[in-house]
Amino acid sequence: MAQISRKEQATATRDKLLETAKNLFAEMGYHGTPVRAITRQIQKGDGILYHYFPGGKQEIMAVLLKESFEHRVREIKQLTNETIENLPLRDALLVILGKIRELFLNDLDLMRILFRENDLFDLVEAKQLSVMMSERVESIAEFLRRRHVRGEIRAMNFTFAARQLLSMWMQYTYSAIVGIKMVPEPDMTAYMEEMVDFTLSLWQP
Amino acid sequence: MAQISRKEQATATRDKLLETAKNLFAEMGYHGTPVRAITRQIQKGDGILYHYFPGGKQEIMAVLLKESFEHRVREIKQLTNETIENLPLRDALLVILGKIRELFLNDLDLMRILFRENDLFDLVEAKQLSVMMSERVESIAEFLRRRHVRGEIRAMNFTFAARQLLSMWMQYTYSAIVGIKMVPEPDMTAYMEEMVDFTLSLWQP
Amino acid sequence: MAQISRKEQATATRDKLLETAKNLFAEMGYHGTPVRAITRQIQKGDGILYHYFPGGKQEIMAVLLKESFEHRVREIKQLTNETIENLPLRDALLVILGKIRELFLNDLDLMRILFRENDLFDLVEAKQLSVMMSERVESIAEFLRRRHVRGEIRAMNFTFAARQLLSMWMQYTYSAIVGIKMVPEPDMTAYMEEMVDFTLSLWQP
Amino acid sequence: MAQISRKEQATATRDKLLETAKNLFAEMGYHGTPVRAITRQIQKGDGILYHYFPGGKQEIMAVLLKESFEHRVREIKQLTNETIENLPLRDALLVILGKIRELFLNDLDLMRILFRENDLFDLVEAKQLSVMMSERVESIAEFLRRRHVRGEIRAMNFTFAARQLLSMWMQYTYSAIVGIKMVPEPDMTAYMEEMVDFTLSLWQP
DNA sequence: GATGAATGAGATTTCATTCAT
DNA sequence: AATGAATGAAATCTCATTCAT
Repeated sequence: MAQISRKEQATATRDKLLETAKNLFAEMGYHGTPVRAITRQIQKGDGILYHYFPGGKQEIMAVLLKESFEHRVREIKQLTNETIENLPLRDALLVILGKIRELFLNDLDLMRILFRENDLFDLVEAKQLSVMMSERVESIAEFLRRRHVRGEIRAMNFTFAARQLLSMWMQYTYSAIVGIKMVPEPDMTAYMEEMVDFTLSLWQP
Repeated sequence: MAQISRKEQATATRDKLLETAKNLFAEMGYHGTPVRAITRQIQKGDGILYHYFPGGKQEIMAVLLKESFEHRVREIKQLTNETIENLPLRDALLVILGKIRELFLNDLDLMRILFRENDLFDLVEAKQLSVMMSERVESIAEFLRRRHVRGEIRAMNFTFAARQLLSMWMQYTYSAIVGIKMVPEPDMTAYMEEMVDFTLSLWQP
Repeated sequence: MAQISRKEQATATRDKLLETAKNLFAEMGYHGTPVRAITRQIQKGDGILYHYFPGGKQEIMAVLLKESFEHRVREIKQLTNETIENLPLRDALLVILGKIRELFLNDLDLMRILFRENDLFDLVEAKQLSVMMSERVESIAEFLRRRHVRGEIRAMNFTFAARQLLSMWMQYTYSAIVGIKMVPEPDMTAYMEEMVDFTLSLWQP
Repeated sequence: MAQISRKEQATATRDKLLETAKNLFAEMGYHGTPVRAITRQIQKGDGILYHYFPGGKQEIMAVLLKESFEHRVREIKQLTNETIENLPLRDALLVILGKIRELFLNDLDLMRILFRENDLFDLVEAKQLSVMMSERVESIAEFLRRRHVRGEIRAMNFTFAARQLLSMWMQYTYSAIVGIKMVPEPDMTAYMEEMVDFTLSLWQP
């Protein structure tokens, strides 16, 4: 018979708390979410949250951000240093953008919380995100420079070029996070390809 | 001596309520702002908000969004049909981006509320904003097409070109609204010019 | 031109206040009626009530009870000492019950207030009403005794007989005041006649 | 020692809330009773009422009426079909009136609320009460008819006779509920007997 | 005579948190 | 490990009343 150990049971409850809190904070905001909404959704008593997170609502918010964010970053890092060097340029750009998409949209709730509650709580995660993005821009710029050396694209300000590519994509991404659609929402990958093709046409040597 | 009529005094109070509510909602979020914080800031009694907005917190939120947004739109419309046709391309683009900046950043508080509380309240204003932006993209695309006919820029997908320009700029704008800086924040106009120059260099015939 | 003097205007406003307050207190109860409900219904400003009744809500309640009650009593007294002596018994009883009905139902709002708020305010009017009713019972008892002497009805405990008659009628009256119908509500005068006939049939010598 | 389980304790608190609310609503009216008055009287915190009645004041009002009324009706139903058939007429009538008295006066607070707040809340209970009373009249009429057949009372309109008896008694009852005494209030049972004797004297064959 | 802006006490209600069981 | 009864501070809202105009 499937016996669940006490420890497993405990971890399961803790995880359900974090998951549910994340959903609700993303949907209704931190201040708009009563602790009860969380505990009721996992069918437990009022006090359970304080058992796992003695610091209460604030603590579960902090923990979920930290854990979710770390988890995201770990995922990204695994994907990150793959060999795009040897891919054809178009494919390489698609891979890069695909990873960015994953970074932002694979945990949409996390991003929503980060965006919404950032200036309320002055979240370190938001700052880390900013840093990550700047680094990414630079690394893409470097990548483009190498491709230029290979004669695949023209000479230009590669940092701006990197920003240009990312910006167009981020526009798309923001829509999903913030809920304000500023870009037509057709098939996502189709749009990505069209965008890359357009950009490459401008970068031709 | 500056005599203020009773009616003027009343309007002033109402306006102060709206203004203060906007500030606080933008800063601490709707749920994070007690009604008291508003009335105390304008040095009035607890009940005054309900005198002007019988529907309470909800109503003042709705009214301030509606009035601020309408005011924004009115301002934009006035600026809108100016003669960019006859300006040099670079200047014309700078004017266009300048207007977009005004649309989003002249009332930063309004934008913050729109972005933050959109999925909480399903705000019509957010939807209108989306529509406005899509229309703007199309009108810029048309403008670029006309410039292409004049031989000033190369042939390309003008809708994408318009999006490309706007996206880069919006990236900048988002940073200010959401508080997550994904782009270095140097002098704003300098960045705008750099960006336009970079873009134009890619659009050369 | 129909000029209304200032005094008439003032009296009119005062009367409208009293009338409206009576309606609303009867309908929604004293505590359930905001002062604003009164002033708004007569299309005047918030403060007007305090102009005519400096004691505020309490005073208008006291005044309206006093004036309405006195008015009622004055009306009743006029009707009261008519010559029922010479009427046929049946007609005399109908006249008596008719008067009682007027006493209670001609100003239904007043009665509602008296019944509803009596133990909240320990109203003197309620007590006077009790006294009036007891006196009435005795005077009817006397009347019946005289009719017995004339041989029109049998000997019996006339006080109880008077109560019996009144009770049946009051049952009817209570229904209207309290809003709990305990008696079928056909045509009122028809019911009154039926009731009298039934009673007389029991009183036959 | 008398150990009280947690559940019992909870039920006790809930019951105390209902009981106290009933007392206070009857005494000071629904609108005249602050929620605090209830919680303070049972020596509990402000929030406790909302723990048991999430709908607040309105809900506790609704629940207490429903539960009290159902309880009353259940009690009445138990008493109802006893063997009055075989009692002497006078005793039978006294039993009947005694039950009516119990119906109305055993839970005086409930009746006060029903009478006072009926038109404020359009209470179903008040309507049920009306229906119950009408049925009662008919069942007494039937009873009287059977006694007539046995030759114990004269022929007459039995429905009216039943109403007559009840009315006299209800007069008495109303006084207690509404607080306006329209009938001398001596010893209750003495009055009841006198009344029955008087009525029977008129009903003699 | 009349207004309605303003007040502030107090009413209703919510909710994070504690703790005995 | 879990519960949910209980708390009380704080939030939202109502309303009788005042008073400058």
